Amino acid sequence: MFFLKELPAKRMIEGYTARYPQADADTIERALVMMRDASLLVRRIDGFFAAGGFSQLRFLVLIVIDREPERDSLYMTEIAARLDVSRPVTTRTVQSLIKAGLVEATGHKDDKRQKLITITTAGHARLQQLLPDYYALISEFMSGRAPD
Amino acid sequence: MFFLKELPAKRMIEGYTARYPQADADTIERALVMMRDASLLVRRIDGFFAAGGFSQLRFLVLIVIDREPERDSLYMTEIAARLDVSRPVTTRTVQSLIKAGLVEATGHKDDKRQKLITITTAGHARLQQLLPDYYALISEFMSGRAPD
DNA sequence: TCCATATTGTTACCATGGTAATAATATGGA
DNA sequence: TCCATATTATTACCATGGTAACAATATGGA
Repeated sequence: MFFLKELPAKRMIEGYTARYPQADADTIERALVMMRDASLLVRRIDGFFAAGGFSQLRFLVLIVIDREPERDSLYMTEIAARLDVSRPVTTRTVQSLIKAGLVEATGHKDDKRQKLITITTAGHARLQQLLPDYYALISEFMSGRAPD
Repeated sequence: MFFLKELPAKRMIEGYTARYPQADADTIERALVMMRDASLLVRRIDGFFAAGGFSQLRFLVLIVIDREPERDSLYMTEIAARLDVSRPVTTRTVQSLIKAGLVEATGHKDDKRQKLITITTAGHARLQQLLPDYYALISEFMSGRAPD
C-alpha cells in the first residue's frame, strides 16, 4: 500500500530531481498517481470482500484454478506461482477455503508431497456470485478516475 | 496488495462482463494492470526501505512534515490525515521515528491532548540521503513498464 | 456553570503480507 | 544403491495495515 493523500506538486518533485537527471519529474508523478489510485482501489476491494467475510486473495485463488485451461485443479505451488504470492500465504489461504467448503484437496497419484486443489460446487457458486459485484466495483471506481 | 501474475485475457473478461453491461472489459483490464504494476512497485519500494531498516510509511511521515508550507511541524492527526492512514498506525510509526531520533514531539501550548511532531537534524539528513535512491528506484521501475 | 458530546492520541487485538526453518518426500550422481 | 541435494507444504514468527474501545482533555448548549 502507498499512502499520500496529496501528491507532491510537480514543481516540488522537480526540485528534488533536478540534481538527479535519471529521474525525471513526469515519470515520478505518473508512478505516484498510479500507486495512490491502485491503493485506493485495493482498499475498496478489500472492504468489499471483508464485508462478506471473504478476502481478495481467496477470491483470486478461485479465479486462477477456475480459469486454468484444460484442467480443473492446481497444486499448491502452481497456485503460489500464478498469484506471485509466497507459499506459506498460499497454504493459509487455501486452508481457509477448505474450511469454508469452497475447495477440496486430494493427493498427487505418486508424489505424496503434493496436494491437488479443486473447486467445489459451492466454490463455483461463490465465484459466480462475487464476479459481477467485483467487476462492477472496479468499473465504478475507474469511472471516477482521470484517464491515464 | 493485488496479486495475479498473468492477468486474465481480455477475451475472458469479456466473457464475464458480457452479462453486465456496466462493466466494460477495457476498463477492467486497465484497472487490473494498474493494480498489478502498483503492487510490484510497492513491493520493490518496501524491499528498498526494509533493507535499510526503514519503511515507506516512516519515510512518508518525514515527507509530509518536510513539505508543509509555512510550518516545520505537524500534529499527529494532521499527519494521519495527510497520509490517509489510521491514527493508531500514525502513533506507532511516529513512535518508531522518535526512537530512531529522526523526529521529536512537543506539546501544544494550550491543548494538552495534542502532540507537535518536528523533524530533527538527523531526520532531515536521512530524508536527503533516501530521496535520490527512492526516486531512482521509481524511475528505473517505470522505464521497464509499458506506457499507459 | 456544568454535563453531554467531541476530539486526540493510545492500547488491545485482528488480518494478512513476508522470511526462515522444518519435516516429508523425491531425485540424481558417485 | 545410497546419500547429498532439491522440492513441497507447513509451522513459527515478524511487520504493518485495520477497527474498537479507552483515558484524557476540550467544547458547547441548557
